[in-house]
Amino acid sequence: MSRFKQQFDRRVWQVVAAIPSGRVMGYGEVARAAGFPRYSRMVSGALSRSPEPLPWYRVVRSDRTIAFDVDSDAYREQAQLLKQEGVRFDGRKIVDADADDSLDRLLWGPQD
DNA sequence: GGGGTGACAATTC
DNA sequence: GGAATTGCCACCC
Repeated sequence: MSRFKQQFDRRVWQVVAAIPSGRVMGYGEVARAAGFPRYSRMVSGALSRSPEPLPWYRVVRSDRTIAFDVDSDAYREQAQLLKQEGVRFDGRKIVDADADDSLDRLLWGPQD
């Protein structure tokens, strides 16, 4: 295992483990918070390699959608875990806890 | 070393 | 909002 991966993984796990319940972070945000800007694409690998359970499902795309195919089991699993924590969805898009979504709902309408 | 591959991101149209 | 494009960088043939 390369030294880089060891250090990178540890920092990423640390960041992801610190995401509070009911909140989400983007892959890029996690990478930045871990001290590795521009390593968004490496984050998924770090999550997969975690030796113990992490709230991996609290990591989503920068556009606040789930990274898996909408038809996949993984997608449904992640969505369910998030809803379980009180995360609200506007269609496939996650509504941030502190965000005011009234405008979007007026413009696009409920997507459920 | 070369080329393809991502649980991505930012920009553009 | 969506689709296409480009940048990104460790990893694995």
